[in-house]
Amino acid sequence: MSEIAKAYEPKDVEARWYADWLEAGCFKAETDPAREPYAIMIPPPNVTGMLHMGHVLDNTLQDIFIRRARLEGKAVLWQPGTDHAGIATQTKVEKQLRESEGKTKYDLGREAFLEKVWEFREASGGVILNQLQKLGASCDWDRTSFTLDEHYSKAVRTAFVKLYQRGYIYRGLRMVNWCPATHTAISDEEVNMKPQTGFFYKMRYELVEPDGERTHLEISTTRPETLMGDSAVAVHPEDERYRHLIGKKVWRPFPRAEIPIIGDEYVDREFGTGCLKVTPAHDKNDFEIGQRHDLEIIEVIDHDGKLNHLAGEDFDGMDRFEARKVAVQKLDDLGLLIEREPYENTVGFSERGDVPIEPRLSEQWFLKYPKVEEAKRAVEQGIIKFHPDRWKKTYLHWLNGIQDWCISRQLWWGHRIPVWTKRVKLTEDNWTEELLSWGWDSYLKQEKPREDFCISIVRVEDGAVVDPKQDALMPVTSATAGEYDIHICAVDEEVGESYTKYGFTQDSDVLDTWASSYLWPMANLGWPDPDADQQKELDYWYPTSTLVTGFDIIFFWVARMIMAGLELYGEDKQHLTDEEIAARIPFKNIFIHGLIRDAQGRKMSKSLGNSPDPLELIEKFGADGLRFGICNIAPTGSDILFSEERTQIGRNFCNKLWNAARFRQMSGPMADNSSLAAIHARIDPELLDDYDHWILARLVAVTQDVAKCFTQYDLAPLTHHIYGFFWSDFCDWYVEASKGKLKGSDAERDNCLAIQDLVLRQVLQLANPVIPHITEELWAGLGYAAHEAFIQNTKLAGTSEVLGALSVDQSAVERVANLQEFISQARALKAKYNLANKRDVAVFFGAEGAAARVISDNASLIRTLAGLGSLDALNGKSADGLPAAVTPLGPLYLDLSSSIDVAAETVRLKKELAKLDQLVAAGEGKLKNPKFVDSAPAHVVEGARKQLAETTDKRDETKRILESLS
RNA sequence: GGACGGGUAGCUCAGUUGGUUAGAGCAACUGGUUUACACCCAGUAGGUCGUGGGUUCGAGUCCCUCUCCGUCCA
Repeated sequence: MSEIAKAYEPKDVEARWYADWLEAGCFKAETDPAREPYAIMIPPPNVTGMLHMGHVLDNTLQDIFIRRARLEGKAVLWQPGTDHAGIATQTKVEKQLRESEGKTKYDLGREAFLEKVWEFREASGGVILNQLQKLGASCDWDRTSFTLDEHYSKAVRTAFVKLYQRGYIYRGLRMVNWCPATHTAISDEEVNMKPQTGFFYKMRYELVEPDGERTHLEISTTRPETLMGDSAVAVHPEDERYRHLIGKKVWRPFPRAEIPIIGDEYVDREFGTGCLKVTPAHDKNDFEIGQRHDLEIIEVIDHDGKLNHLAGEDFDGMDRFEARKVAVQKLDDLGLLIEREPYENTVGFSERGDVPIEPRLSEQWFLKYPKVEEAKRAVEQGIIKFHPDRWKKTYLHWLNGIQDWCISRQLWWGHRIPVWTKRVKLTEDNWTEELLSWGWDSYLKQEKPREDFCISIVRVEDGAVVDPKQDALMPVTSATAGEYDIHICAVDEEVGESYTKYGFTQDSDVLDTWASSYLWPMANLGWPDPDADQQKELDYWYPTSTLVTGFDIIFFWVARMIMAGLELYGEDKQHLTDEEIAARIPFKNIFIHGLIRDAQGRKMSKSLGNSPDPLELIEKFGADGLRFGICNIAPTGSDILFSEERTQIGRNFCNKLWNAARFRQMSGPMADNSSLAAIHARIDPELLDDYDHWILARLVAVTQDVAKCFTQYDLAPLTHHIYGFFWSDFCDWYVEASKGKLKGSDAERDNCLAIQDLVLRQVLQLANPVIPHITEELWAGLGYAAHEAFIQNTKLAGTSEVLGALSVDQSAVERVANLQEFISQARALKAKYNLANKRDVAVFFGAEGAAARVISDNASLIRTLAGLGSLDALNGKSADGLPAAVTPLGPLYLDLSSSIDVAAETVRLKKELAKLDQLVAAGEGKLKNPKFVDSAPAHVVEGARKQLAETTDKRDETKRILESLS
């Protein structure tokens, strides 16, 4: 440290070291067979996103793992990159376009619009990566990857083609979750259920043929705006009230039409009136009922949430929510509305558009999840471990109820589905022309199926796939004639494009972003077609070590990555052994952390304005301060309540560290700190006093505690251990205790400084993963960097190395505990008499024998730490009337020149005595109980005896002092 | 409705397989420039560990009941 500032100024220190690390290539990942590999793939942030507190937490934790691994001598890879974030990015650009030019994407057309998105990405992409650098993230930036990079896109297409070939991907007309705001289908996982207060409407449908007692059926619904799409009314087939009506008809009020009454067991007799209107086009369950009863599907709501002409002239073009009001009004006008009562139900909202989703029938691509059983087994068998373990339940629960994944999105920004399609009407006459022109025959004749290309033909009528072996459609007969969709599925876009001349067109949809990011671990290392170097990398780094992420994307990402790895990494195989699972999984450990909320526990959001800007926090507290702070408040639970106030601890800790180092420099000459051995060589074991032994014991303990955080993947206590040891043990006690010794002989002083250097060195290593910049600065400043320029290149000293040949005297450790109690009591006594800051107070101690020896051996230390002018043995003199305290080292008395407040002191001591009496009684009771003595383990009984003895002493002593006062 | 997590000091949280007299940080209060640090130091106060029961020599910890809060899934 060239200049010694009183307070730590992180700003230039952090910038300087980050630049040095980059320049020296500290973050470069290189395979090294001699070392154990340690790899983390960053959860790629949205390319156009901005750093928020969630990123800070997630990436700080990753950096901690990564830097610790480097210190442990592992070869380390931290892969950075960004995600193209389909809907989010496209929506942003569309909004921009609307606001700046008043245009829609359709005005521009697909190609020009995509150019705009790329421009936007160029402008804002990478910002977040720079922000991560400000945080100190030690990613190998040369490897920065983007999910729309050419190599990555190829991996995405390859995965698609392979899954398609293996029968996991299909196209079909299904009910999907439609987002009317972003005009795309979304997956089940992107729908958030929200409780809504609305109305439950009861209305009447007129029977076409009244049954005598009844002219109408009463029907309940929450969505009257869909009634124009009703194609039946359903009742439970065993419902006595209605079953005679099954097969009859009712009038749909508008557009007025006769629709059948059907019986279906789906209907809940208890719910509402027990009559259900069935709208197959706009409700998932109704759709299924419709399928069972072959009902007409009448789509009255369009892609943008507006009603169309099928709903009738009045409704054509009307928004669905407006239509609800109008429909109700109309029912009322017709005298068909019976009542409406407030009703609370849950409604699915689009995560992106934040509007109620519209169940809608549409043609989409679906993925039947592969290797679900293996994905479960991987976690059940512990081949992949969740930390904390309990998250595996969430994971397994989801896999148990898993539904096919709608992977197509009606967007332009993303990976366009690599399928070229043509619909043909095959007849006995035209099939030669239709099938041979583009080469169906030669495709069938190929000897070995190509992995990157396939063709399939699907009969439109029922979605049946033509089996090329059994039924190649050649020749087409009267039985097989009909409409067919021909899908050409190709990894290589040029190959796919070459079919356009035969009338094929590429599917206009893109893939769900998660259907690309699920390849992240493997695609970044060169899958699917690695060159020799990439193969080496894959062999070395894959499966990666740890995935660090929030619990909110266990379904979205974590589980899907696992299934993708199991299915795609390696040969096509139906079932996998445990060994094969272990080789294919993308990561071995999953570290799950909570989500950051504000101090009141609310989600951070832009609209609430409760989301602090991490860069401002870095400005204020330093990156290290923020890292330490966020790590310090991150419990293992699911929520992390963030407040700036609570983050200060990080800055304060850095400042403490800084000042301790500063004090070390001021305390005496710097000596050889170039290696652990050099420091050990400066320590003369003969000169070690009790305090030295104690701090060494604590140093070993904290080294162990910190190591345990990593082996157990429990980072919550990490900063607490470091903080407690450094601040409370080292600074508050050891350094304070050294202050006396530093004035002693040169040998004493140098020995003490060597111990301090040893402790500081170890603390810098232990804390480096959390606060890399300041530790690096001090590492250099205190002379630890003589052989290696950076901490990360030194080997972290473990519990066996940190002491070298030194051995710790455990009895000294115990003596120090007693001394500290003695000193604290002396301080407390002084404080009670408003003498806390007087340093010339006289104190007597009453102990004799061993305890007295401990006191006299450490007299100068006690005087320093308690701020005493003198500390003498009572030696039989009377201490009657003096304020006193009882300690494990006997009683101590404050020599007050002025008279004390006897009454107040008596009250205090009486209270104390009562407490001690209680404790003694409890202890005696316990030890008198033969069951306790017999069945409790020996050390517990022994401990109880010892404690009782001490408490009894203290009680007796207190009693005596109390008596002496009166 | 199901699953999971939680209820410990004013606040936010620790608390290992049950085992000495339940801890920390912040906030509060008192006093303070002592050879680093006021982003500091010394001290004080504050808890029937959500409720009720059970097991045990011994329960914050294990079992059961109830209750409240949160999250996810239906």
